[in-house]
Amino acid sequence: MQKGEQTRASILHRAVSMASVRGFEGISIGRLASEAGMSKSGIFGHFGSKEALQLAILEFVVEDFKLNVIGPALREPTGETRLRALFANWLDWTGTELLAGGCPLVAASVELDDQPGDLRDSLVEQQESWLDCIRRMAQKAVAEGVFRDGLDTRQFAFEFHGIGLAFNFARRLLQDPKARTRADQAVDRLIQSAKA
Amino acid sequence: MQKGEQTRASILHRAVSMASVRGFEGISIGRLASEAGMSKSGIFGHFGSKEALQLAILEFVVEDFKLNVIGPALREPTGETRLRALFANWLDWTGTELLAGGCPLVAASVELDDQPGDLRDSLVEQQESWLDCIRRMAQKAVAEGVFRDGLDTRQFAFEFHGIGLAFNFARRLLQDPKARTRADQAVDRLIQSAKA
DNA sequence: ACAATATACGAACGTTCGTTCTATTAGTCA
DNA sequence: TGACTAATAGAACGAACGTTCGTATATTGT
Repeated sequence: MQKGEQTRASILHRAVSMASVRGFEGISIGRLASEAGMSKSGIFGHFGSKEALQLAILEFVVEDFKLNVIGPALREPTGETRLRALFANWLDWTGTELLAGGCPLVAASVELDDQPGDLRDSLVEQQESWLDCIRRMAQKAVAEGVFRDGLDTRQFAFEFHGIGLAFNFARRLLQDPKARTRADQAVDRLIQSAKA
Repeated sequence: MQKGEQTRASILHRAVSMASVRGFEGISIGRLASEAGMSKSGIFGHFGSKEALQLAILEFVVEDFKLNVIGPALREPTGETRLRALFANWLDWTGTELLAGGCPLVAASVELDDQPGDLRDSLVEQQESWLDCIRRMAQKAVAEGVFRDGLDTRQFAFEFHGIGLAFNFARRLLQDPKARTRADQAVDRLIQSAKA
């Protein structure tokens, strides 16, 4: 059977956009149904519960993130170049038309921080692996002698991620046209100080 | 009349905690009523609408922020000391028992970035003035010769704020015990690079 | 083409939501 | 103390929520 998976995917696509704008708690099966021109039960049947739908959304987003952010970066030369590509891909990705309301992972990070459950657990796991991905790339730069010996790469990842959060904030809430420039400048400074 | 304002304040206190945990959209008059041991209409009467309640919550939080974060910092000597106090106060404040679910302003920043209305407008205004507060303190340090001449103080504020966001993320989502150390270290680096 | 099954609908469920009324109680001021 | 008003309760509203169920319609594999 494939018709089902097809509509399931198109529902998910819509759901991701909705979650991006209204948050994970803000998606509703009823609204999703009317947007998709389907009945509530039609939507519901594809997932079995709202929580399962939310998990599917998260999984979908993470997959898209790996595909469009991490994957392309891994095809760049290691070290500084790869890290800069990772950062640029991340910021570009949050501007994708799929993510009409900005990075859902950033939004979920503050939305779910006090909501225990599978959804939160899954997000934590993903975000930890994201920080670890940054850390490993920085570690590689250390191994290659591009970054200084003894660099605290976890600290690097912490700050790297923080710049992305600041970008998201400036771009989406303040609608600051200089948000991207600011973020790039901050990363420049971070990388610079990782060298000396 | 003062009995009214008294209960209104105690309702708001509870509402702030609720918003801190569940977000601004997550507060409900019904739940607030049962927590406070009052009727829904009893709560409702104090505000007139849910949006007015949300605005009152935001106002309450901002007032508390000014009182406990900005105020004490202004009593410190200008320049680097004041900036460090501002940062420490900010991070400490987010650990207050009132703010059980972390900084509501950070949460609101990502929750409201796509929800046009008075609430968003009010938040944007507050956050812009927050960034401006940081900027002015940095500017003062420049004027005093502590920070280098020609420092981009808006950039400084962008990164300063970003470190706070990263702290919130590491602390609340990842429950990283080193979150505070990481944040302090990042600020050290920021201030250091503002000097040379 | 036929049987099997996946897919979707429509109606109804019990809750909860914000909001609006009408009373009744409690507090304040003369 | 008495008159007035503010404060709260309680019931009801229409709408939206997630979920369940029985039924009809497509789609599939043979």
